[in-house]
Amino acid sequence: MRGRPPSAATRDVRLELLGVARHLFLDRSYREVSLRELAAAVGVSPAMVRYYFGDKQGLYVAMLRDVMGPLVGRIERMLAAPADQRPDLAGFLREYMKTAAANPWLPRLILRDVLAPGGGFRDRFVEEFAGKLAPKFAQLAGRGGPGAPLDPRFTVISMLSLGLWPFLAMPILEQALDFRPDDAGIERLIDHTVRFFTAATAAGAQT
Amino acid sequence: MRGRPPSAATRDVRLELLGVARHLFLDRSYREVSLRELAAAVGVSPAMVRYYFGDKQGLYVAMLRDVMGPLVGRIERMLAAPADQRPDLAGFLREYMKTAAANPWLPRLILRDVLAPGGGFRDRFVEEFAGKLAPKFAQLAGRGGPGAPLDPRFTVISMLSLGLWPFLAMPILEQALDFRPDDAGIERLIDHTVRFFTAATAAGAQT
DNA sequence: GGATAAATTAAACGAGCGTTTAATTTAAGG
DNA sequence: CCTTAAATTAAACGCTCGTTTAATTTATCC
Repeated sequence: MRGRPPSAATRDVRLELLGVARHLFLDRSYREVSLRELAAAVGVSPAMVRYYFGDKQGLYVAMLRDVMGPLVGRIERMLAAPADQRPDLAGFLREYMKTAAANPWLPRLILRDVLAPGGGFRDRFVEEFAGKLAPKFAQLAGRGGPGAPLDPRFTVISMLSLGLWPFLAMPILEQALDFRPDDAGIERLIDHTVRFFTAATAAGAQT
Repeated sequence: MRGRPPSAATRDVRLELLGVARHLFLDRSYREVSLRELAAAVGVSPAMVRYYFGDKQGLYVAMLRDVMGPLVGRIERMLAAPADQRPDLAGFLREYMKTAAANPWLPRLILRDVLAPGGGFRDRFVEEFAGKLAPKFAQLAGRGGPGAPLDPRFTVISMLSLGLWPFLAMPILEQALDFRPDDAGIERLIDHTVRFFTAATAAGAQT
């Protein structure tokens, strides 16, 4: 039972682990699916996770990387554009929401497992993904320094960069609604989201 | 160190446990705060939880009871009203949102700890609170049986009864926005929520 | 074909958890 | 007073988890 497998069995264990983990984590959660259970579902030993990913968190981050990496890259490029060519709030929302629509599993995982309180898990996520965007968003949302923000609602965007976007996308992507919008649907949602948050911010100004 | 305390020390350990638990659970989570830690924070032994609440879940449900109990009661009364006097979607939303605004900690706890996937915890919550409402809401949202529903969006309400309402209330109650709406603010939010969900449902109709 | 590297596993480690048991101290009641 | 009930704890139980170690088998390369 032990030892390198014969080359007859051509299977990519690393890939199988990623795939099964995604499904398990999706309908339970990162914390509630044990390494042992995942390994058993794939049919390998728990030690394979250490071999391929270092540890459990490493597996998780590797799972997000395929989608999150390119998304962060696109947002970075949008942020780097000169001010007069930089998209407005709706432009950034569009990027997030299209990613969410194309990969509905992603925001749900992030919301549940990464941004849940008390993780310490958050650190690794911020380090690799959100952390690259947060300073630039904060600068855009800042107190009107040089190259001042055009849209005060960029504070919303600043929250997006810290991981709020699953909070926006989640409710409409929930199983109960079985939501798979097309491009027109996304546009309508962006519009309503902007209005929703504008109303919330206005209504919440209490002091 | 062991034994019944002298009557000089008049403290309500049961109440202290509930209070400290609420704060700990709020900025971490039910699963991540251990009974041992909670007990240490109050300054008693972990066994006190068993003594007063049976088990950890018992403590949690007891914590929700003060607010959830009356809320469920009010909704039940609204549902029991004759059809022509029964509130519409906005009327039910108002009840939920006012409760959420008055007790912002509640929806966050429910969302994180009770409705999180894979709980088994859900059962105890549904049994005591949501379960009383779900059948009646489902009937109202149903396929137009006798006493047919006036508003097709009652399907949204039906989801509320199953615990979706924290999903509505959470984003606007999140720390980041520091939201404490007054009555007028609540009315505006209800309006926008209805429109938001109408848009989502319309956009999501794909088949 | 012998040495080295890759892929895999069984088994144990150590810590933390919720819970249970039994002992213990004080208060209350007759 | 003496008995019984209430409130509390120390200590142990049994379980699960993520991780680590060391052994093992096969492939690859000179």
